[in-house]
Amino acid sequence: MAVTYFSHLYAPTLKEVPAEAQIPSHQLLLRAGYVRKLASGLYSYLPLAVKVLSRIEEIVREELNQRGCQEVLLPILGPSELWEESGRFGQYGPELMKLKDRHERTFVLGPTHEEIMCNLVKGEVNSYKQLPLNLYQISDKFRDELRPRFGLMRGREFIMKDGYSFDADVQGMEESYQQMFLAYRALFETMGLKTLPVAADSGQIGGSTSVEFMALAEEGEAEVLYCDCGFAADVEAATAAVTFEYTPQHTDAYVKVSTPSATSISEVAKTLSVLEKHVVKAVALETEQEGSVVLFVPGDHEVNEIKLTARFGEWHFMSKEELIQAGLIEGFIGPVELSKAVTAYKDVSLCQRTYWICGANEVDAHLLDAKEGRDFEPLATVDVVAAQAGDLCPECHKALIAARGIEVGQVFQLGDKYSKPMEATYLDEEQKSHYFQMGCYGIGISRTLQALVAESHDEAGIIWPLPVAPFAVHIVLLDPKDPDIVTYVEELSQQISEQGYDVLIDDRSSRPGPKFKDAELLGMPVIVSIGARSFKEGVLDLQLRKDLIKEKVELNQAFFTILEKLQSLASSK
RNA sequence: CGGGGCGUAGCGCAGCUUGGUAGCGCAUCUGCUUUGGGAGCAGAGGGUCGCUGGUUCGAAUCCAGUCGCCCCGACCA
Repeated sequence: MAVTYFSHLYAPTLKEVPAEAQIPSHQLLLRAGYVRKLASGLYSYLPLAVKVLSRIEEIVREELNQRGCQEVLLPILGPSELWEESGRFGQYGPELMKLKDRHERTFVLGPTHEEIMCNLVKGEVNSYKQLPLNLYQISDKFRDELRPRFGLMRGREFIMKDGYSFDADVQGMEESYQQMFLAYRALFETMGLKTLPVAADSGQIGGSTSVEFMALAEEGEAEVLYCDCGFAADVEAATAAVTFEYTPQHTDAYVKVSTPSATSISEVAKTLSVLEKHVVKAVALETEQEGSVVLFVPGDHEVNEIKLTARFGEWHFMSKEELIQAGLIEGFIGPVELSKAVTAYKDVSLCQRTYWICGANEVDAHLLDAKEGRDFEPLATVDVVAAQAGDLCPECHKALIAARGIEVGQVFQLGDKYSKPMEATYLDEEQKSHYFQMGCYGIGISRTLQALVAESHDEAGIIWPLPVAPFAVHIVLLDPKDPDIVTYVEELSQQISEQGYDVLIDDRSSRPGPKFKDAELLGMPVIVSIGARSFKEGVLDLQLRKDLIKEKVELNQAFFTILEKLQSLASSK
């Protein structure tokens, strides 16, 4: 381990917040001299950031290697034919960074490497005896994002660890997947990053089962719902259960009531003196797969557009003209005597409800307590509702809690989604040919860097967890021209570094104020300050970055005390 | 791509409405003082006001176009 002098470190700190950054983690990385922007979504990593990145990477490598994964390094540039084979050239579309070589051949800057990895393995791995195989790499990825954002959070070029497992059968794939799930949980914990694994939508990468690892942070882009019982899901994927108890007032027959010009749920609820959630809302869509569709959802919920696309393909909300054409009356759509031109569904969250307050399919009228099965045919169910905090957990029926998160990793079961189109096969014992069952596993390394800051900072600056800190100890040397103090500090630093910790000595000639501020901004876990005054008294000041409480320590005890602090930081997570 | 905002010294900003010698704070450089929480005084350097065109005697300022950056939305590690 090494001792570094601040005067030789390229870490330009900023007193003021740069206008380009909005969220705390981004502002701090800029201010503390970790990163600089080149262009939208493109960032340079300065020495401090490189140190953190390599610590993150080492933790990832260690965990994966220990579980039998092998590191490779694939070209970033790949011939476009590979993506055409997999079908993603068109699918990924404008997000793929494309370029031409001098022969006018089209190349792709890899957004992920399923194709290249498949190509690498196919033909070389021919036998079940060579399976399972799990390969990963850490390299730059490129995505021409619609809107790059928040510094490293969503860049157009970013560092990702991407891993791929190849198995003979589904069971093998599930085992590999499980291993990676456990590895991810362990490695984020080792870094000191709190993550929540949540059920996820599998998105562009495709495949069936998928879990995202969310670093919980206020500034996170993703919304997560979780429950004490262990259930957790990305809002995009979350299913809400029954949302409330409803006691009908009219059990013999429904009652038609006048609701003049009450076309919105809030107006209906007000007119009828019921709660919004008691009203059943109708959503009318034109869909690619099933034509005109009416969906019934609880009045206080919206439909989840991602779920709609997954279920119905392309779709849009019906226009006024389309509503009329379909025989629907805007604002008063209900299940009783519903137009035959549409297919009706109820959301899963309405399954437990037999009596509905709903539109009457005539102008200015609603129905109280229309009964499913009596007043209208039982409806098929779909899962289209956008789950909210307070909805009931689908597993234990307690109220779900909302949180925001940063997606730092995701694991997928791909099955043969890539091996099939790319014809990557092996032979089994009976000489029969099968497609590889694949899994894929990503970690946004550069995003993780920022997520760590998002999770761990205060007004003064970053607070690095020890395992990823660029330096374990930051020594604020207040009188760098005093030879006795310098000698002492050098010896102390040497001793600490021999114990396996990196030390940063602020030997710059500036006044104390800026040095203290910078130490707080940069965020090393242990801060030591020493100057002529304290040296004369035979003490130095020792503080932990996380609480900044200063403690005087005898010079001859300093080494042991610092070591103790470091060890306690290492063991307490 | 739709909606909103912004481009003036390395950084943060004012000036623009109502056209007339380009400014402030921080940073930088020099000197003296100061030296345990973003120092004081004195002095200095640094700008084709994003770019192109137009209007005008005259444009940072008005008009048009264009490029870049940021925020909200659609997509994702």
